[in-house]
Amino acid sequence: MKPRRTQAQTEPRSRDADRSQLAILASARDEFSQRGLAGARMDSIAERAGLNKRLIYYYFGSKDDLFLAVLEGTYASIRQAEQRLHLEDVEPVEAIRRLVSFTWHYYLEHPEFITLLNSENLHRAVHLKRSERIQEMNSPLIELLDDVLDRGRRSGVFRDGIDPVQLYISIASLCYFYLSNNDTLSTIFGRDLRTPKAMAQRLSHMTDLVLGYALR
Amino acid sequence: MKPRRTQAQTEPRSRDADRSQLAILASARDEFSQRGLAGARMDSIAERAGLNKRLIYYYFGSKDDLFLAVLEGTYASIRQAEQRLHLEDVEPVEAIRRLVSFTWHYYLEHPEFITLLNSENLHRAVHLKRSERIQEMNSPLIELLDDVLDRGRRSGVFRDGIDPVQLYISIASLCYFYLSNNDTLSTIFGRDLRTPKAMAQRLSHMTDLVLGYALR
Amino acid sequence: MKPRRTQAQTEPRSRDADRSQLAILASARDEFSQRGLAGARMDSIAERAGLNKRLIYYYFGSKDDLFLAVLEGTYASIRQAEQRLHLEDVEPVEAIRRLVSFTWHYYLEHPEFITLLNSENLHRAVHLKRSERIQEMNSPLIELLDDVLDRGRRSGVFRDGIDPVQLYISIASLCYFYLSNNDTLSTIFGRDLRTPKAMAQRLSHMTDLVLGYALR
Amino acid sequence: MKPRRTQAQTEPRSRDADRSQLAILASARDEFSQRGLAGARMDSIAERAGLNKRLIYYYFGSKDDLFLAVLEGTYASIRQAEQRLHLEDVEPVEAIRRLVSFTWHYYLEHPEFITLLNSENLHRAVHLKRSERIQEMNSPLIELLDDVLDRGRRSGVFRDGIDPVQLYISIASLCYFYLSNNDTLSTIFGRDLRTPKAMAQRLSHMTDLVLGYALR
DNA sequence: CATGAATGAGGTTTCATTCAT
DNA sequence: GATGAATGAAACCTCATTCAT
Repeated sequence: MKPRRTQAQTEPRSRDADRSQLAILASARDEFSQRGLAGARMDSIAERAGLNKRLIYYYFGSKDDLFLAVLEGTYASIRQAEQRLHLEDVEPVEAIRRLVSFTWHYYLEHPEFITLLNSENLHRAVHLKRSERIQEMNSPLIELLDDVLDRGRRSGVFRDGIDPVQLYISIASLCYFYLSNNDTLSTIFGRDLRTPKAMAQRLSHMTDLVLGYALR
Repeated sequence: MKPRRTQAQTEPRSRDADRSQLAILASARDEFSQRGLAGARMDSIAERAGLNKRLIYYYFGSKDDLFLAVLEGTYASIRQAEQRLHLEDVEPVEAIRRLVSFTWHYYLEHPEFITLLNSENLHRAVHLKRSERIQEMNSPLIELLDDVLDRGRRSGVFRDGIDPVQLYISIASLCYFYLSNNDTLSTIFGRDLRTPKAMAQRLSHMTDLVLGYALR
Repeated sequence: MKPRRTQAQTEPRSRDADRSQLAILASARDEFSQRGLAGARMDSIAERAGLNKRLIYYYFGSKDDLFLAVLEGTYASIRQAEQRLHLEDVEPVEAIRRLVSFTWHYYLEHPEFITLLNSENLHRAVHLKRSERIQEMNSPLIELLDDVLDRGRRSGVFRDGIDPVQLYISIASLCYFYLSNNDTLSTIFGRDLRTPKAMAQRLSHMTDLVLGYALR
Repeated sequence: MKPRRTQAQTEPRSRDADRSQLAILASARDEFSQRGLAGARMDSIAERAGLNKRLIYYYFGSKDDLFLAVLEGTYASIRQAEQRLHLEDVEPVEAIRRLVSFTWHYYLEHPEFITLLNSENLHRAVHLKRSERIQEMNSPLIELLDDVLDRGRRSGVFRDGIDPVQLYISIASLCYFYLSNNDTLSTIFGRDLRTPKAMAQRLSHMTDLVLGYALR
């Protein structure tokens, strides 16, 4: 009944089938991120993918299952990108600096990350909670950050007792909220927060904040 | 043509009309915040309010107009609550501490604030941009914070050149994101971020971060 | 229950009441003629009249009753205008000429006449059939035309056996259809039938047709 | 995106799709003609067609688009029937006689033609103006009539300078108005204009009128 | 692997009308 | 005489989903 298979599997499979599934996932990601879960239309997703609507059900079962598939892909992407930073090979202060900068630019270049997570949180993470892969995908990040903090503490540059989860959340907070709420903030304060200058100021401000806290 | 009137007007009006409009606004706020704009149902709003669905259109015109009315009410509430802090009468460092604490607790007690703003941002603030009252409602906050920073700088406790908008956004970021994304964060990190202990740690962490940055 | 009174009655009555009823009739005539019976909105009628919607029901009872009142007024107007032609004092050929010209210009200046009658015919004249005044309003016209034809026949200019009803219907046909169907005709033939030249040609053509038939 | 296709296309298509579209068009024609555009109900159309309401939107997009499709079909039908008269092979006077008679009987047997056009004119032909096929469907008729008038003029039976469009409109006027306004006319004149005798008189009267004008 | 046809339930909005003063 | 508040029914249209091939 469920024709969808994870990439890990190695059994032979049609090229077309692969291409169709990826096309659906890509267009679903765009549609969900632009209109939210309730606002997304299965018709639009099919049209964006250039495929028949029935095929979505064939591969993904339902709108909610498709949404979960999109979420998993989204988390996989950012965690893979973080791995590519190789923070374990970088001096601690520089590692933090890079993590802030990376997070900022990743959110900037992947606005769908923000809106998809907002949608999932509106639904109290019901989809993610059904996922079997999600925790194992995210734990390496915290281990990595813990290692950075540990190295910094031992070399005397970082203060004691920094919780890597709290710190990661704070870094994410500062980047995420500025971008996710940019439209309302710009409107209520009557000030365009998307100008190149404002954006540069923001990155500098965030780095100051985080390092001002971490450094002993 | 439009029966709805702002509260500023003083002409006599039926008490029932007032009560009906307030009941609609309250139930709309709940419905929109729990299901998002697209997911909200006009039927549910009417039912929650114990009023005829037609009356919503009589008073508010359309779903989008109603959503804007809810948003305006939401901003009015938080800004009024902030005014009641009287930060202008408090010593600068304590003022910042109170603002962080207030923001944290306000978001905690008003989860609708977060989800409503997320919905509006998903729609690129199209509703708020049509509002004529929204800027004037929010500018006093920045003026107030600017005054606090100024006093702190002159008394030598705060560093120079802190942008009140950036600082306010950072404070909001740290509180907002932790709560708005709590469900996904708890899920991906496999750690309950809603326990009393986690919550207390968070407030302390945020205060450290903000003061670590602001203090000279 | 029915506060509405015909103009024939002489009992004292409020000036405001009169004015309100006339305002409602005028705006109802406009609304019905522009949108048809089903398309007309009681709200729009009230708004056009600058009066409360409830008042329409107070004076006219229902949408259908209001529509009948509009129809009666419409017929009364054209028949009164026809009376003012005093065709009985005019030489027969000239009388026909004047009747054609009058009919043409009356329809032209009263487009609501056409659309209201179309609406009533779509409904198989159910409203008019309930009217008690409609026949007596229209019989004088036929008597008048019969007199004209009789005079013409006796003076030798008109042929024998012309039925005044048939002739009146034909005159009306030629004027009415050209104007009532002007938009579709102009569109399907790709030719603007509303230009001054086209209109003048039409009047001339119609007069030729009618006199070509009536003259012996 | 739009599943509807014109009949000209030859690609294989499900027979059911054709049958469904035709069933919808037929029931829409009936509903629109009996109740007008505003008065017609999409539910009734679906029910009359024995099909799901959603399918109407699938094939035709909206009520207005469906109305245009009905209008186009209506014009196609009458123009095709006119072609079948083969007036080009008939002697001019007889051709006019036949055209009058045909028009009269066509309107008589297709009352929907009249009410549909009335509806479209109430809406200032907004639908037809969007049609790309409507002019080319109607131009052959005028060319044909022009040919008949030309032959008659050259053989000396018809007068000079008759505009085929004016003449066609007059023929249509005489037939159309008598039938379209039959109910109100019968009511205001207190005389049943639908009796067989009245109908026969009318046809005779109209033929006299038209030939009385056209013959030199 | 892929698709056009079809649907039941439910969405926002509109409507003529009545209530209560 | 006049009106703002309120409503039940029903309008057009949309949606995720399934059927049949």
